[in-house]
Amino acid sequence: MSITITKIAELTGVSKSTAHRALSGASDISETMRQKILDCARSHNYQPNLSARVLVGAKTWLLALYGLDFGNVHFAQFLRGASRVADAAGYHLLTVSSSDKMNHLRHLGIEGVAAFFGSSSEIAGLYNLQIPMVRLIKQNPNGDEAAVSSGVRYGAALLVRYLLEKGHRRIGHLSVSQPDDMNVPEKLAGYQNALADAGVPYRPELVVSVDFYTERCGYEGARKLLSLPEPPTVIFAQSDILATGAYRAARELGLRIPEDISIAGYDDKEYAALLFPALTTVRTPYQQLGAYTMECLIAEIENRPRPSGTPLLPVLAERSSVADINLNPETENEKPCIQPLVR
Amino acid sequence: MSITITKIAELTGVSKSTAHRALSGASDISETMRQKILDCARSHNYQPNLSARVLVGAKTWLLALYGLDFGNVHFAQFLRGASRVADAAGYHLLTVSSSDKMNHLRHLGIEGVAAFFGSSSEIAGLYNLQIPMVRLIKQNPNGDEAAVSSGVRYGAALLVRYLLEKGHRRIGHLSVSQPDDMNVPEKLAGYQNALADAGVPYRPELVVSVDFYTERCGYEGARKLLSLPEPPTVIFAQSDILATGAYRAARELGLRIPEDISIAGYDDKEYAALLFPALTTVRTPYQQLGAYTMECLIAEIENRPRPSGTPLLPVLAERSSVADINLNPETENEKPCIQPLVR
DNA sequence: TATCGGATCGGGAACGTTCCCGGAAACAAG
DNA sequence: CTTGTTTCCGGGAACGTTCCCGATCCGATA
Repeated sequence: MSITITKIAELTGVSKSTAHRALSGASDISETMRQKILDCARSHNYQPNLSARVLVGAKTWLLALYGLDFGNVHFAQFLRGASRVADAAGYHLLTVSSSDKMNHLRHLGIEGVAAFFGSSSEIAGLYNLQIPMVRLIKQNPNGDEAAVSSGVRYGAALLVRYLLEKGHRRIGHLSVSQPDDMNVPEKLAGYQNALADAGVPYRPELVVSVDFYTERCGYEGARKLLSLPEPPTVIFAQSDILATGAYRAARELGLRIPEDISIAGYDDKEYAALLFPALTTVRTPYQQLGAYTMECLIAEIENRPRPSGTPLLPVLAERSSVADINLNPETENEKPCIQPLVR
Repeated sequence: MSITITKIAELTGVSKSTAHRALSGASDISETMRQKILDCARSHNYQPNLSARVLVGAKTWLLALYGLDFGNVHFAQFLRGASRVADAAGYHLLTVSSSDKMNHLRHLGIEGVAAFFGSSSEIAGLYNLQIPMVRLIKQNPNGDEAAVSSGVRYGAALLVRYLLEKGHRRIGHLSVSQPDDMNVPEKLAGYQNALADAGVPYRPELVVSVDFYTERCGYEGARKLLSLPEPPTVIFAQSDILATGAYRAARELGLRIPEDISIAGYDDKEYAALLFPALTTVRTPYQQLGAYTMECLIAEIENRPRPSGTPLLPVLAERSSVADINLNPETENEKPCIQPLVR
């Protein structure tokens, strides 16, 4: 089938040991011989058999990225950044989508695994592989040195600080009751921290928790918030898809966005800028996070210390779905009118 | 490190040949011996080393899905369907994102490759691997038995037929000038075929070609179409993202959707139902296509004929962005009013 | 001239698996 | 008792690579 080192040795009239010396860049070989073997290997497009190298425990330069939700744009960005770093360091990155598959693949010589958003049980399965692993999201709050944080708490606080600067004081929060997802309490914590820092009291009735990340749930949650005796002036949804539901709820109640009710999301999905009005949200630099995660993984494999410095933090994607109610006298006047509108 | 068949043989006091007979389900072994070896293997969680199996040319049950645009929802759906079939047939499916990576990985014992939307040069690289391959999209019009069609021509014709049924006769088409993308001429062909079947003459001025699949290009193309002396009553965009640009163009011109101008897309992206009004578009059953593609690939690997029957065809996602101008007298009356509105 | 050290190369084992072939029983038929 | 057949199991090679050890040659030194 394919050309082997034995074939190269035969063609050049040497032993496979010598051929291996030439191809591996060893020093104990004459320069003329090395050139002859290298030329022969190049002309036959020789590539060492990876499986044979795995068998003798040689370096395979194989890494795996584990993540289940392909189709997620964030995953794709993460992959792009990780792939770039892996390529630059000479590694090959393959992506696998289930942990039992990883289990069957551990004999293929994969040197390390990067995980993107795995649930705790799957992460445990990966740990059993006894392979270096770095994963993105902080799963358990108690210290996990193998994790790289995506900074959701910071991102949520960033957005809420922005809302406070825009004059909002009654900030509704659309949360999700997914026990597995560590992002939920992290975002809530960011929300609470930002309020506390500004001296704004936390009101539990302004936090509504829905079941799923769907447009419908966002709609229902927003209806609840808007029917409060004292409705919020802005709704901060934990994800853009929830925010789209809030858009529909506002439209149904005859509320203009952002004049009557401001809405903000999280994720900066591709459709966030397409909505009308364009949604203000938070973008996580997943590509840079992927690059950083891969740098950590490769450093661990090669027994080097982790790169210094922290990965990039989320940034605000400021658009037109949040109103400034600070120095706008007419909005100030309209504010009491919101209540009767919502009933 | 891991448990090997030699260890199992030592533990049960037999040779590795006998152990292999028990584990491979051979017939020339006593039942008591087989049970003893099987129990030992199970208790030690034995799994044969894949690399060693590759080396001796044994079956690896390894398949690869090649596709570059992760993050594409359609790719994820395709993967889901393919993965399900592969699992059911006992295969392991890994996904790789570049053809030179595949080149390095060919020694890992991958038995077949399924390709999703590769460009022609990359597909050629995969062909050089001399591995069974089935790919989704029809790249070159002249027969390609290794391809499974995604039915874009049928899907486009389906949508245009629907528009004709709704009474539309001046159907604008928003195309894209991407020479690599075979979808573009296929959709145009579907558009033209449907017109011809209905006896509606094809008017080149109603087909506008833009440069990229972006909202901005969709906007610009729609502006061109709407500023024609005789503007279309409906715009069929080659993708949903172009349709969102058409939405903006219509809004800017003060045209109501669908009362003044109907708009339809292609792809049924996640945001299609979130737009206002919800976008009528065409959904391709990528999950079923992935399953069918994988069935073809496995059949080819196992030297069986391809599964009979054709894969599922695209379906219409009927929403509210297309008006019925047939039996609506007031719309009939309004029809001449469109022209002065657009100027 | 005998010895030594460095440079250069070949031989062979090892990794874990599969496969082929031969051997040793056990048993039936002549 | 011999011969042939079946059942069951072990020995050893092969896959392609890497690594260790030893062999050869050559020039230099004592």
